[in-house]
Amino acid sequence: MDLTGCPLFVNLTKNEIDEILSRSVSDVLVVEKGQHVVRQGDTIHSLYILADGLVRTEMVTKDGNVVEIEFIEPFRPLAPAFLVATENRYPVDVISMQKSQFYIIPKTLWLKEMMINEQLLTNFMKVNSNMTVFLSKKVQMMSIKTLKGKLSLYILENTTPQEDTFTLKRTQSQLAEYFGVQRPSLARTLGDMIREELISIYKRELRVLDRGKLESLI
Amino acid sequence: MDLTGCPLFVNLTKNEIDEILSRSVSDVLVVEKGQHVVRQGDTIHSLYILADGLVRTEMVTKDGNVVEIEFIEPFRPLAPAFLVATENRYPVDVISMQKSQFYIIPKTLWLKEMMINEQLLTNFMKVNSNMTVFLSKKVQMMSIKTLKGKLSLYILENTTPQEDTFTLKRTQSQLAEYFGVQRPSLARTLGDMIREELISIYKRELRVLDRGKLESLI
DNA sequence: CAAATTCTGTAACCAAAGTTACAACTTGCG
DNA sequence: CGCAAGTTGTAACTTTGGTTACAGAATTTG
Repeated sequence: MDLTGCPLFVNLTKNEIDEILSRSVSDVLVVEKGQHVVRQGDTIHSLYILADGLVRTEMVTKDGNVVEIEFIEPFRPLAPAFLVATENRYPVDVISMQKSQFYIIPKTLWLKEMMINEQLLTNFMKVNSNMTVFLSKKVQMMSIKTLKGKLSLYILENTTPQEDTFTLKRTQSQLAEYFGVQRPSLARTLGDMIREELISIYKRELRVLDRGKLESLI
Repeated sequence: MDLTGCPLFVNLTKNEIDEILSRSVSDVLVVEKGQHVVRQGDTIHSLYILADGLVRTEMVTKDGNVVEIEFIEPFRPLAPAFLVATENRYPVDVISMQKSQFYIIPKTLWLKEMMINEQLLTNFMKVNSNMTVFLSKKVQMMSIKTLKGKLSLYILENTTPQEDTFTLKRTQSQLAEYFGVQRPSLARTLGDMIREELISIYKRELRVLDRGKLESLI
């Protein structure tokens, strides 16, 4: 398995990576489609690296509302921050979308590896920092009050003034979950935006018609 | 100035800290009450450590909505994660609540210090990881749909079954900003909760009357 | 202590999103 | 091809929170 694409192993040679893995991987975990990998509230004692498959992270509130956080593809680590943090309970549910495979590295072994490899350490820090940036953006998205505003932000981030169209990669139900709203609410708002000639949609292909007005909604 | 209380310098002696500071602090920044320390979108080239005063971080969306993120007291660093991240634009506004003083450490100098001091490095990682945990919790709070639910979470986190009362440390206006709602909405919901005998409030002293029902609202 | 300022409670009305339900349209598959 | 399952558009009605305004309580300050 070639993990040179994993952000934790940037700037390491394949040899170095293999050595680290052979020393530290204690287990390979296989999770079937639809099963939980980790549950919200679980305590983290190991680093999980997704080697194959696809997983989704989501947050469930007690009244059954679901907020989808993000998709994770190979070869990404699962929330490495919680390995080091003072309170190391996992904040989200991780659900396997396809049969997925994880390399499990015990916390203590991983810390040892980092202490003898400076590059590994800086990579780890960078991954964590990028997670902070990601979460900050998530907070920013969530702090926009109206659904129209959230949608505008999402659309603007997926297009440029030069490239004014993009393909919706998720169904409306999935998108609605991502924004934390009901599916009909999303459909209604999209309909409104089409009627107001801010965007047009043809078969999953979304085109921006009035970029300026979208920006003013955020 | 004694920075032994700063989370970045945990487990270091006062001597070590002073040496690090004398080598790396390039500037001392003084910000008057009400002034901006950093603006949302600024690029970060230095580590800021709050040495004296009090600052508030908030996120402003273009339509003028404000979401308050947190208060920062001495001796805490300002968003160290963004020093290392790939995209190092600052995610929030930082506003001085009192005359405040910062130690400024240039990124390159700080990285050098971390490379020669393992403890400093693990401290830095821990601070960053804790920020991730904090933000995850923030996302969790924000993903609760109703204000009553958010308030319940907030109240439960500030009390225990043993200690069922706590003092509100902020005014209603500040609390409303923290939750990202209007002040009258907060007052209305608090009123509702008092009428439903979930809580009681007497002079900033909030008492939990029905912990079970509060939990069921989250 | 008294005036000024800030904070709190409340009400009436408005706007956005949730809820439920149903029909039409796609897509995949035997 | 034709059915089953999943996806989308829409409508009617409810709930929650936003908006604005005002009065009384609490705090601060000269």
